[in-house]
Amino acid sequence: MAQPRYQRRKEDRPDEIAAAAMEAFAEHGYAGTKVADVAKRAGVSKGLMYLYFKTKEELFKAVIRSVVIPRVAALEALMESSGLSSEAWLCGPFTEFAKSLPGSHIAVIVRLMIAEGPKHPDLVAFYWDNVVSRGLRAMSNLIERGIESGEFQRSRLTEQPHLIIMPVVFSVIFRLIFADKSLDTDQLIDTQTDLLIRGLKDPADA
Amino acid sequence: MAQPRYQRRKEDRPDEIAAAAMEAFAEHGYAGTKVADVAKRAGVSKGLMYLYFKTKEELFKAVIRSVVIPRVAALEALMESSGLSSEAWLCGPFTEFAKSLPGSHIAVIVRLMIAEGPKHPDLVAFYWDNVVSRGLRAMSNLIERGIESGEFQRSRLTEQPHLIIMPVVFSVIFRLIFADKSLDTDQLIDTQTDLLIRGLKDPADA
Amino acid sequence: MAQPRYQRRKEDRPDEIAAAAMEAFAEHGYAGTKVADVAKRAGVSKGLMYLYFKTKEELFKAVIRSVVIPRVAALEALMESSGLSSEAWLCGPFTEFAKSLPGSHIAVIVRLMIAEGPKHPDLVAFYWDNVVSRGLRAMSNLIERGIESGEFQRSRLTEQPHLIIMPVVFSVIFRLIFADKSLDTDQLIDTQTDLLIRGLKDPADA
Amino acid sequence: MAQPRYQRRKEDRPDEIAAAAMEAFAEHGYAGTKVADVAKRAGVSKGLMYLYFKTKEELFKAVIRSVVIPRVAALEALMESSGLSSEAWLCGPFTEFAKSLPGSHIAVIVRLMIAEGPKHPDLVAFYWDNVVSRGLRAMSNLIERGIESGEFQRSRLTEQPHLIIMPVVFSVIFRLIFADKSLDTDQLIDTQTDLLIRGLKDPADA
DNA sequence: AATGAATGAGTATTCATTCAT
DNA sequence: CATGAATGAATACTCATTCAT
Repeated sequence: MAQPRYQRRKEDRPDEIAAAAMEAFAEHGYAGTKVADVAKRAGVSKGLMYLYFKTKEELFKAVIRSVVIPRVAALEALMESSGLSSEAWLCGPFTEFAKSLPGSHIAVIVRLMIAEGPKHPDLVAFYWDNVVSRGLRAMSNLIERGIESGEFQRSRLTEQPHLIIMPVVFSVIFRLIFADKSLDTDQLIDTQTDLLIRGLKDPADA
Repeated sequence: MAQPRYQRRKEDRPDEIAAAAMEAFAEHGYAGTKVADVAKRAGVSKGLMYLYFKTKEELFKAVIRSVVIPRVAALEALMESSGLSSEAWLCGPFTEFAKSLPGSHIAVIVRLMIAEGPKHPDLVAFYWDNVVSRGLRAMSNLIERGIESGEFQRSRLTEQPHLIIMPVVFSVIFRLIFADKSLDTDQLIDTQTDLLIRGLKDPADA
Repeated sequence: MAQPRYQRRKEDRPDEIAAAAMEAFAEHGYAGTKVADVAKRAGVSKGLMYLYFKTKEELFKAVIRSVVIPRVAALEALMESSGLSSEAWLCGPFTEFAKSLPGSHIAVIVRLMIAEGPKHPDLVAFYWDNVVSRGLRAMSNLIERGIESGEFQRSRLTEQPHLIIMPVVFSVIFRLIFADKSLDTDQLIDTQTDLLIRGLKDPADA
Repeated sequence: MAQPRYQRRKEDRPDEIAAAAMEAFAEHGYAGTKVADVAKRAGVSKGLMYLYFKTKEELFKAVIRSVVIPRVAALEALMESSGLSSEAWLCGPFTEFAKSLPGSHIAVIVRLMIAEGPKHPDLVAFYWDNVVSRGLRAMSNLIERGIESGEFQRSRLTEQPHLIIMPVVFSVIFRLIFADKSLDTDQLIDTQTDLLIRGLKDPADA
């Protein structure tokens, strides 16, 4: 008789739920998100949700991880695409990657991290270990390579990989809060990269 | 000896309550803060709170304003302290001011702005009008003065006052999330300022 | 210097407060009335109110009494205005009095009695003793006089003074609930009185 | 033996809750009734109540409607039982119906209507449309039929169907307030009906 | 006497979580 | 496995009453 409509397989459920939860958390924050709403978005009963995620908090953490991990992988993959000089890599692949972030889901993650971080230290630790620390190390390595190849000069700048990431973070935040106040984030990233490269090449403190 | 459990101090109450609320919101965010907890911190009954602040939301807004306004006034006052060249002002008074922010209450405000902004658009508007927009304009004016006096050259940089503020915002956020992971925010601000001044003086793109 | 504005004397205070309370109770019922509101209407501080009326409930009772007592006195006085036959009295002074009630404060009292009676049995007792019971007795006496004078015949009707009061109560209630749905209460009272008088004169059941 | 403290009975709950609410509202009025109390009476958790009734007010309205509607249906059904002359119908089925009201739940409804009407205009409108207006129309129709059949004469009385309903309303109110002071409501209804019929048959104004 | 700031018990409502079906 | 009815702890807000001034 009634053909069962496309029967989703169990294996997909957790991801579907996590995706729905991502949306919900993005819109309403952690406290503002209702478990029932997530379930409805995912087209699943509350009871079933609790089969996969034992608490709302666990769901939250799972969501964060599921968004973050692929991004990290992407960056990692990007690092391999070498053959380029440090400068070329910074101006090319890296800049492109950086520019893609402010509009992506990662922005939401940043918001959640800021808003809920204090209450979820393990999440912060996870984020640090898998994203920030790794990203900063990547930048450091890049600079180091540049020094070794003679492109860059060792200097104060050399110790501060944060300067490369800064405009991305700033753009993400700015857009998050002032969605309507236009800011040309791409240009910001370009300009900062230029300034940095100039400084790296020629420290210039007499 | 026993403190009278009943004291009339109409004048002081609102500020005391706001201060207690600031702490509480800082620790737990908006939704996570219990009105009862604020009252207890302020050493006051819940009822009294509602005498001065009609709702939790109003209390929240009042708190934000009370922290933000003095800071803005401080910056404004600083701008007057002229006689200095643009460069000198950037390296001196401004840098000092900037360095004071990551450790101040303003950091908490930023967190709240990010976390709760979407639900309090009027607060975001207030913040934009009174803080961000004004701050950006101040930076623009400063640069313009530098150009007029011949210190700086007009260039792409000249249009992006955000670059000056960026390290402050970054530092605030960074500390907010990764309080334990040390970041020398002072140095970051110094370096960025140096990079910028160099760029402003000599645009350097052939 | 500043002449003290018309200084109200202490003696008037309780009445002024009661009057203000009457208004408030009429508008919002017992539970819906805020003590603070009554105080404001009376132009008096809450503290002072509590000097005269120890609780909200006591205030309520005082109000009821203060409205009811004068009405009762009025009816009583009316009864004296004799010289008239029973029929003449019913059609004249009584009808007039009855017609005045649906628009008077007594209507509000009825509402309060119905709404709050169950929670204030002593008030109900007071109302019964001073208003209803007395009113019914007055009607009974009137009929009895009519019988003695030969105007009326003893019958079933003779035992039911309620029939005389009925249209008044009905009108009060009707107006209370359906203020907008017009009902000619005067005519209702007239017609009922006519029917009754006819019945009293000529019982007419074979 | 121990009743499971957790039982799924989706079908029955709303009615059970409404019944419990009816009792509670009857005893304490709207404001005086605690949602928690209703839940306890219904043997249900507060949360479940809110699953079926979104607010206390909605519960209130639902209760009113649930009591009123069946009564109206009963009256309507009664009107069909024709074959009887108008007089016979008034003295028979109608009188019987009327006598049943003062002891029924409808009495409580009247109380609530009077007490809470001002704050729930839509409820008053509902009550007017479904009960009062319809009831009055039924009485008018009945009289009209009597005129057409020659039983009754057109007169002032003919325009005032309220006179038929009056003793019912009066009885309800009287019992509501003075539960203990005996009033033979049946007799009151009988007498008034007799008076009316006499008047309808023979207007008698010379 | 007079004020109104201060108290705190009381109440409607929400929502993460459980569990009978 | 799946469901969603059922639970109850948690929380913002109100208001009669008190009492320092």
